[in-house]
Amino acid sequence: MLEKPRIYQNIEQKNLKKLLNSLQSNTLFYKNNQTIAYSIGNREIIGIIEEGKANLVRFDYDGKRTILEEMNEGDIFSDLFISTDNGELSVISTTDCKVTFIEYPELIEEAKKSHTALLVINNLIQLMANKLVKRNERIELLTTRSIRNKLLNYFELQAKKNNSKSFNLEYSYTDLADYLSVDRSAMMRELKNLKDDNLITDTNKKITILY
Amino acid sequence: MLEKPRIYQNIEQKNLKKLLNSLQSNTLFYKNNQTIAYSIGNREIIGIIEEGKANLVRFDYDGKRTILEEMNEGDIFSDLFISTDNGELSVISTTDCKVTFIEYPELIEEAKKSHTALLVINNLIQLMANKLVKRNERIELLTTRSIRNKLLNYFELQAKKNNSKSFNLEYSYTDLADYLSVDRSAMMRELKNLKDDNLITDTNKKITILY
DNA sequence: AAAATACTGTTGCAATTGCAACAATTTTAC
DNA sequence: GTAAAATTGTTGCAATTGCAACAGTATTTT
Repeated sequence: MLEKPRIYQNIEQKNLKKLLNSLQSNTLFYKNNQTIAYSIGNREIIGIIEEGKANLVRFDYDGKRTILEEMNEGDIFSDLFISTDNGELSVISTTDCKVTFIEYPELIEEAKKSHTALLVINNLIQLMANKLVKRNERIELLTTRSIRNKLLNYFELQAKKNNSKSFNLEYSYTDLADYLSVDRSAMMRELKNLKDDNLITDTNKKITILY
Repeated sequence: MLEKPRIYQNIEQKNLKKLLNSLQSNTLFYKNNQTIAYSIGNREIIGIIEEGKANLVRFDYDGKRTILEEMNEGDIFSDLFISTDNGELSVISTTDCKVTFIEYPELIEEAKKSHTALLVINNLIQLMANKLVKRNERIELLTTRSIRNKLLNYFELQAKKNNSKSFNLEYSYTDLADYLSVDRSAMMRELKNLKDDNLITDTNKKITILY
């Protein structure tokens, strides 16, 4: 399916360096499991994950944690496109990380004269489009009624992405329950039902759809 | 709160005309309640709502309808940022509509020489950021457990947007149930409970939070 | 202004779900 | 390599939710 677009895709290293210099970019290093702070004043800052992985996480008022997004190398995050209306959002590293911060208005300004900046902007749009698709998928899952159907939908989606009736679960069951926003034990029960009804098999994290 | 950015924001009419000419844009008219077709081959086409309103709607396999997004004048839609993995997505006009289609790769190409195109791209990014925020809000609502909490969260969010404990519901209750993805009658029951518990009042579609 | 359509408000009942609690296993950390 | 932490798997039970089926109001349509 869709190849994941990266913010520096199709850009030559030497042009990129020049661009990052003229943007006064700022690179910081984080250890695993640290909060990546990036919201300074109300400047429109974009964080770029150069190396490592991080999650976009919400903590709601009763302390419940929800992973809103998993991010890898070449991915971006920004206050520009997350709201903080309902609980607290943070970006938390899940490995050691190298993160570069740039200011979006500077990038746009730069694009007036720099071809490279325009390429980055194009990649930025692709990344945002990608995020929109993912959030759409999540919404589609969350709006299906019943745990049973959520599981079936999720499995079908993964199968389609893998071009096969079999695929390896990339989440733990605990995280999957979180992703589908259902009680874990209730989900396990439905999973068992699906197996009993011969709709799927599940040999340690490898799911196969039988229909 | 956030003023909704429009795709033609901050662009002079005469520059815009020139741009749309050089992009070979295509303008079509639709009556109310028509499907707006725009996915032609796999070209990266962006639809721009010049006049009127439309909804992004999903029909799942059991025929259930879900409104994924409501769009107004100056808003955009594109295969670029919706997936069609799970059921069928369509854009359906909810008033008479005037829609212009442009091809995204042409827009990027044009930005190499045209300042106006770059402004449009900037607006495009703002719009996408806005959509990301909205889908985020929706996800946050959908991941809250229990109808009661969904309602309270939704009301609090609306109150915050209005800077007031009172606000007018912009949805019908039928649509709100759809948006929160819960059974309408169960939602009405919880709404009644909230009123009985003196947490809110509801005088024909004007909600007031009492705490 | 009548008819048709859509929305609101309500209820009993059955099905689904969440919660709590636990043992067993696996993974991570020191 | 052992202790600690996290994940898996299971169950009874209570609470929440969805469904079906109404009647009553609004709102469109012609």
